[in-house]
Amino acid sequence: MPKILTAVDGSRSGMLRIKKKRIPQSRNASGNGYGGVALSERAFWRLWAGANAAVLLRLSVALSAVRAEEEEGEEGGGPLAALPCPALLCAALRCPARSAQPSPGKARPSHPTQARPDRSVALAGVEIEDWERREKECGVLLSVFILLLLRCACSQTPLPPLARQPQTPLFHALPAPGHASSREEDEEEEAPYHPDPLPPPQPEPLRERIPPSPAREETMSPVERLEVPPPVAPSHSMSTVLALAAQPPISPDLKVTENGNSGATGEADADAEEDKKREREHKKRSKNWTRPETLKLIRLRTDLEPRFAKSGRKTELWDEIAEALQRERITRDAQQCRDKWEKLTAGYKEVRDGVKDREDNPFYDELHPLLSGKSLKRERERDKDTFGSGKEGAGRDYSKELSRELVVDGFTRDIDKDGLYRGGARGRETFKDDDDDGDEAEARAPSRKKKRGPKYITVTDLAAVQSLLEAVISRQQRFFRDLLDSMERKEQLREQIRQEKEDKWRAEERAQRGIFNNAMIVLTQKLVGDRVSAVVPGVAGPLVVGSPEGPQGPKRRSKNWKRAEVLQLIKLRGEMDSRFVKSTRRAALWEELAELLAAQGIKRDGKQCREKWDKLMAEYKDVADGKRDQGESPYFAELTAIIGRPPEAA
DNA sequence: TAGCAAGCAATGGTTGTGTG
DNA sequence: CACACAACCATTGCTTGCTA
Repeated sequence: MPKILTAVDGSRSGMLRIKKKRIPQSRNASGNGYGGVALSERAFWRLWAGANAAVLLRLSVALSAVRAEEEEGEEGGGPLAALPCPALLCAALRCPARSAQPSPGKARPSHPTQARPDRSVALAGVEIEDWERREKECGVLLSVFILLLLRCACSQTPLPPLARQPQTPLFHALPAPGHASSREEDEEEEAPYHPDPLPPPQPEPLRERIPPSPAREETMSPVERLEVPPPVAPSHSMSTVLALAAQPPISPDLKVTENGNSGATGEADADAEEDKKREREHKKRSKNWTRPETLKLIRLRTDLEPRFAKSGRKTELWDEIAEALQRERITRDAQQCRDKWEKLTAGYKEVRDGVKDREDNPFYDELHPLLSGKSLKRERERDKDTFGSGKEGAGRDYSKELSRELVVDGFTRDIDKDGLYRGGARGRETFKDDDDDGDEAEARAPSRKKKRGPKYITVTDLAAVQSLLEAVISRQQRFFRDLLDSMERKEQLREQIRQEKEDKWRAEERAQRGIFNNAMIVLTQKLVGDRVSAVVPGVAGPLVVGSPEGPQGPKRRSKNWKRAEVLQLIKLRGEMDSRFVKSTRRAALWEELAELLAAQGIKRDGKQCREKWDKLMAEYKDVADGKRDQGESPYFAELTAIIGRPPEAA
């Protein structure tokens, strides 16, 4: 077998280790930017914190519209019927102009099944750093309640394109979870943005109700649970709205075609083929981990930490993590997950040990809770301490519990004047309002004189609900403004410290360089002066000093390789090939080769030799693959002579 | 001045070694 | 034996600077 073919077969140390080219991937696409983010729990909290008055405004408009509609007597049926119709609410959220002057019968779809059932909401162009921390600090039931409303509303009608409201590009539609092209928080697979006006509602069959997959259930966040409520017959009552939210999510394993039919046959085949393709491609180097992928890995690894802490084999655990990622359409095997985790921990340690700045590690905050040695349990307990006892412990688990309680038991709500959840009775389709006068100043009172049992009122006064919402939202906005301000201050402080360090370092470097240059000048003057004076007494020789940058100055790029140099490199590399094949530590061999070149007056270091060789091999491979003409590789003949005969009919 | 090549940084993969 | 860790290697995309 010719050497080249052996090498092509994948010998690690072969001369020509020809691999298939991986699909180029921009580094920017690997996690640095956030194009659009599906409304995950985190994104929701961000929305909430974003001081987005637009949301409140539109919610208010929606409520007003409902009230106006009710006053017109077109929607009779008692107080429950006066709750915001999901469709109308959505319309209001979507298009203020239309909803501000509701046209009865137009703002609401004629039939709910005519609306596309599942569209998740996405936030466009928002930075969501630090949100995992902040989300833990927000365990406000009312927020979940409003989310519930929004999600229900959004499940009934398609969400608007951005172009309709360019001034507030808050929402845009994404394919629902479970859709083939949907992957939460994965900017690479973000649904394309369509600036077209809203399409007319198309008749669409109801989605099949599928019981949730237990495995999926475990990994879903509360918001995900709420994300795809299946459509049911229209109802404006809160009980129905909550029942909607209580529906189990569509299993991600079920492929739903665009027209709503189960695509178990066609898409499953396509998926199987896709999996096979992925399997084949997995032979190649995987794509870089994107930020969402990495975050999921961290989350899964953190969740399994108690089991990792136990002694015993970890392979199964990594398999579990890989499987969990697979369920989220992230194709990484256990080994890749482990490797990535090792890299992450290494990066974390670098920051911890001061080798790198915290800013250099984009996952430091995510890794810190686990790797700092604090168990998640402790942190949760701390969170509970921070926010109070019981269910007021903020964070994901709290939200999960909360939403589960909500969706399982019907609407349960008891919100105190701080907008905090205080528990409440279950199974009642009522709101509770502690003060009928709705005095906001009093509502802001930080404490209550006594704890009262839950009281309930029926929802007849939407204005009260509206004012309550406004109060809570403004409170949260203040909270988050303060939080962001304090974070900004910290950031400025860090930057200041960093700048001071850098200035100090530069000053030291300048001083050292000056000392070195002075020493060099003195030495050179002495040497040259002595020699010149010995040869031509009285004539001062040229003062030869180093470059102004000194030996530690910026390294100048070396000259391009001359043909003779390249030929010599090829020759020597060919002579050493057997040693390169045997060795796995080739740096020393490259250095040795560099020394041999140096002996012939070719000044290149080992790394330069290796890089040049890599280039030559790449060229050679292109010629071998037929991508380049043989004439484009000026060293093809020489390489062929050294490393083997060229592949026939390559 | 355009094109090309060197250099760099980042990432994933592989291998060797130490440890429990 | 499995795992953790470190070092090395391969590859890619991008920037910079040289060369024709």
